[in-house]
Amino acid sequence: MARKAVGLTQQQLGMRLGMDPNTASARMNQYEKGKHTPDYQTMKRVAVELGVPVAYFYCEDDLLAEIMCAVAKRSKEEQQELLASLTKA
Amino acid sequence: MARKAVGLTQQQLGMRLGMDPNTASARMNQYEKGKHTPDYQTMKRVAVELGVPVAYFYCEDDLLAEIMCAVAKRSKEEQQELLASLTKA
DNA sequence: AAGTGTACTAAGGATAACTTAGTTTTCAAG
DNA sequence: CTTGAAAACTAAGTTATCCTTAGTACACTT
Repeated sequence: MARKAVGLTQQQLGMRLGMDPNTASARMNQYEKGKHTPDYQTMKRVAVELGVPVAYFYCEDDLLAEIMCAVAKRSKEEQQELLASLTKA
Repeated sequence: MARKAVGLTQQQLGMRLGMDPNTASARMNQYEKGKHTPDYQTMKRVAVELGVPVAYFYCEDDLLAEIMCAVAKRSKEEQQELLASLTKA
């Protein structure tokens, strides 16, 4: 979903991460289909490329993932306020 | 730091994750020292054992990590409301 | 100084990822 | 509908990484 939102093919995304064009397609597909797991450095580059916090990919449920994306877009000040309101009540 | 806060040795934590007692010490040490990286299933069990969402370990900055912990403790209904308020304005 | 518990490490066997070489699916144009 | 090309996807072998073994090093108490 995050990849398509940016309008990239699996191969294109892989190439932007620095993968060999010959292997980018297979590798990215294996990741998306859950056949294999990328290492953390690769995951971080994916996050940067797609404009989401890397933790997005490790969220258990979609709701928490969406919230995190929304929170990450806010300023540090707004995040501080949010944290305060969450820990208070 | 998180492990010691709970008062567990490397071996004890590993055993609580379901590791063989004979290998728990070496494996956990390799993870903590950064020699090797645990797979995602193991990481999830660590999260459960330490009482944080697994994405917590993948947060780039501490503020986002804290917010996520606080959000994860709220009900699904409250999370829905939060997401709505974040995506609205 | 010795004993005990904890932390840590090298090396080889076990396991999972990466590369290769494709096939299958999707979808727009004719 | 059929074709063609782009995109998605996959099996199998090679390569890279982790897990296990076996043990050493460190910290702390007696």
